[in-house]
Amino acid sequence: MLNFKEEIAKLIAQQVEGLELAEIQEMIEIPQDSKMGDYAFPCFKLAKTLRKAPPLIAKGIAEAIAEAEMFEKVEQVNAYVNMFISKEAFVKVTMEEVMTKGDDFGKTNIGENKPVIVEYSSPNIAKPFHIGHIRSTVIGNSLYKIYDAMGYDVIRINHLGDYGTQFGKMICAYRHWGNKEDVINEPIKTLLEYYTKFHVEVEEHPELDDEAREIFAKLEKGEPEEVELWQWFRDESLKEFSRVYDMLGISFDSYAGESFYSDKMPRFVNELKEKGLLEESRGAQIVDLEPYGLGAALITKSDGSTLYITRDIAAAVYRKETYNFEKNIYVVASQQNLHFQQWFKILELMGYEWSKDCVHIPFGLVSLAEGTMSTRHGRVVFLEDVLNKAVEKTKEIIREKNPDATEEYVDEVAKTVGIGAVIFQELSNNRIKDYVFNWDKVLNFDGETGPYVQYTHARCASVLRKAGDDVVAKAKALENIDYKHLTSESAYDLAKMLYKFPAVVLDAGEKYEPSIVTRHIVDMAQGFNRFYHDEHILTDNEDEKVAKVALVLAAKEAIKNGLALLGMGAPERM
RNA sequence: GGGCUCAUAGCUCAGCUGGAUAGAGCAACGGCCUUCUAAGCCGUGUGUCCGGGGUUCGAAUCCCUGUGGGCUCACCA
Repeated sequence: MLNFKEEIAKLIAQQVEGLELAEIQEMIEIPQDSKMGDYAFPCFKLAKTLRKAPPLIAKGIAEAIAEAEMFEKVEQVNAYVNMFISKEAFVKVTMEEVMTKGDDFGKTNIGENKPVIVEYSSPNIAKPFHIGHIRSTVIGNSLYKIYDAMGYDVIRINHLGDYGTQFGKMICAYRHWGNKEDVINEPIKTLLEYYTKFHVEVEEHPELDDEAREIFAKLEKGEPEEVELWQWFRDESLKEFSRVYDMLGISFDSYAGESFYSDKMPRFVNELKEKGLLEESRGAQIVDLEPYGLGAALITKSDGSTLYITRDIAAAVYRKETYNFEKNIYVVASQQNLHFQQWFKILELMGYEWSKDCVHIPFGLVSLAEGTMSTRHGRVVFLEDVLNKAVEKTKEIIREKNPDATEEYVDEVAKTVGIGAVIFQELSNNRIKDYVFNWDKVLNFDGETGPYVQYTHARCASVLRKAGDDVVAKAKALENIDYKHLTSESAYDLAKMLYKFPAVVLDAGEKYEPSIVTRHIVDMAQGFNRFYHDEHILTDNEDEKVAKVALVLAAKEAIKNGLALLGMGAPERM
């Protein structure tokens, strides 16, 4: 696609001495108010080197480039050169790009199929999947889609929390008070009950702790009975998680969690020792990171067992050796900032130069109005409940608006829209922000929401159905389109937003920030709705109709592709 | 106490690699469905961009400092 900014930079470069093309391109900006042009070039900085007043410089540049074909108008306002692109040319470039790329509009190939790992979701087995888990799950999934769209070969890893002393406790509890049927019927709930019961009972019977430790030791040694139980708990939990993942439309390439690395750690404990990084402190083995202001990192406990940083080191090396990643991305809460800093620092000290390719993508905390979420205190909102309620509410709305709809239709659309609403909400703010979960807010479908955007998409689809196959086919082929029909303010504004979409995707990828895409989809939807409202699309004038339908097609495509990057569907009707 | 992080309209937030009058949505009020889906569109109002310094032609944006909230700082993950 023709890069207007670059073209403008080339023109200006001919007028200004001593500035690199890239520098000029950096300086070119898009005015907040489109009345001041599509692009603007501020000349303040040139005053020093050219020893001329900025407005004079701007005037000189404006006059020199005004005749270029791409411009409709170039004017100097104070120290700015304000440039108005020829609308027809701009719309043409944009439309051709969208139509030829189709579903690939927004994609690039800067990744050149290089492998990138995204680790996300990573829930603890046998614990409920609550609203707090949605963040890593949905942000990670979107980053996967975005990196995929950038041409990387993405490997999705769900690093399950499926190991540790907690499983000794779980097996212990099951043996004392467990019931097989209950576990099969409601695995998470039941296992959680065992787990909490264990903690209550251990107050009275401290010997349970020893028993649990012993069981975990057996599990580590691979005793068949313990391994079998652990495997069973893991399988049942995973089945339940899968239900939520299916609802969200999320899948993974690997579920290699903590247990997967349980036998891979001695190598690294030895390696740390050999490299002289390990020292003893208070009976434990640590890496002293005080010189880097990172405190002490505990590698093994005083009883000799390992901790999660050790497993994480093993996992990182394993991934490098297995996938030879270009980038290794961890979507994990900001609470673990220190842990990641320590861990990456240790990798660096071990001499792994690729430690710089490991990135922690933190996100803020979700809490409830009553306080921080706490499973033990019953302060918890289950993700599945949120998704189900959103779907239910959507069904009500659909039935109300569309009384004749079949149940099958209502179910299908409600799923796409209801779950989409939750995902969209989650991805609309900067991921670093903390937030308080609020039912009214997740279930609000007005304004900057998922349903609003999906509704806009359905609206596009509706116009296209009414337009008829003939007109749509012509529009799609861009046959003899007269772009002058797309130069009105609302049409042009919409085209500008579509043009920007691919750059937005790259920006979101570079910043690991899906909300950048979310925001832009809202902009595109608003742009379309204004256009839809301001202009009659299906007019009697055939040429005008085809041109406008082409713009509708393009908007629909861009919105659909954008939603896909968030992991959302785009319904044809709603 | 140290480290990290956040602070912008009544509320939720964009904008933050410095640029021209600081923007959306929600809530409130008013308008628009015999023309393509009103989950929509249009209009009305609000700002000590947390305070104080500094750098700069220019600061919500960069630097320093203070205040307030969140997270975190050795045997959980």
